Amino acid sequence: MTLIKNTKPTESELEILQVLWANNTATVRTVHEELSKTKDAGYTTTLKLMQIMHEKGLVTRDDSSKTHIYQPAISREKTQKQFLNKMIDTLFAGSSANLVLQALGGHDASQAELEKIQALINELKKDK
Amino acid sequence: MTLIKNTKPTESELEILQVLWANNTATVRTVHEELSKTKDAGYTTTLKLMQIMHEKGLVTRDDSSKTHIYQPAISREKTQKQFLNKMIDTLFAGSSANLVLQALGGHDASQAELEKIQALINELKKDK
DNA sequence: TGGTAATTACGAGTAAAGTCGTATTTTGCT
DNA sequence: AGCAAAATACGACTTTACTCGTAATTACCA
Repeated sequence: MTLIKNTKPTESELEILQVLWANNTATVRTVHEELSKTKDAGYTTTLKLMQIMHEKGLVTRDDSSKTHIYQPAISREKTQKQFLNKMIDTLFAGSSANLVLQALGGHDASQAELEKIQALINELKKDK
Repeated sequence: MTLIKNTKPTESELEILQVLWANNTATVRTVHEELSKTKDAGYTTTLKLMQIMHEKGLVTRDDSSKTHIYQPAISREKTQKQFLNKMIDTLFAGSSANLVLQALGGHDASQAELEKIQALINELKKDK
């Protein structure tokens, strides 16, 4: 009901949003079933969380029928940026490049993905 | 006293660790003074936080003199990786490349930093 | 149409994080 | 020695994030 701006999702809320982003729209049951694969929590816990998210304005819902249908109210990209910025700030002393180096160093990026990153870097270098 | 492993620092603890990492070693006063620049909290709050961090094993301290001297007990790099992995998992659907693209999109990497990233990418591409 | 299965609403309890006041201890200075 | 300033110890309180049991509601179908 009440829509409050600039709300930062919690850990659990992010997990729920992840399912919502992947499916565009989902019921509590769907979300809970999905989360149950990797986590174990009661159905009413998921329900309550999603109700709170609705109050916070993190999701919208269609409650015209008994089984409510939820939708994310914030975009994945915007949320990613929000957390990324906070992280760069509190953990990488403000340097995004530092974060990138660390992220690429530890992990598995496919050839195609590396190409995409390289292309972006070339773009950025041009703009300087 | 008690050292517990695998403790994930909280938001406030990260802010304190940031100061500790930058200075290698610091007193409560130093940390508090530094945090006061951007945040406003009482001295005893910072003190308490650092005491709790000591209990958790996040920092070590030399209390041979009245004014205790604190040191980080976990490395910046290891902590960065820890948070990065969690973030890639819950916010970037497992794709580190996706995170990198988003981070670079934010526009604030210097020419030199871009070069470093590019060099790393070339290394990674060779290994494939 | 009546019962049952699924769903939502609601309230309460737990645990962790953060905040701070006050008491105690220590140190340095005159 | 003794006082004042600075530091630590400690405990209590607040807020937020979960977590879940139970009650109320709804829909379907035999």
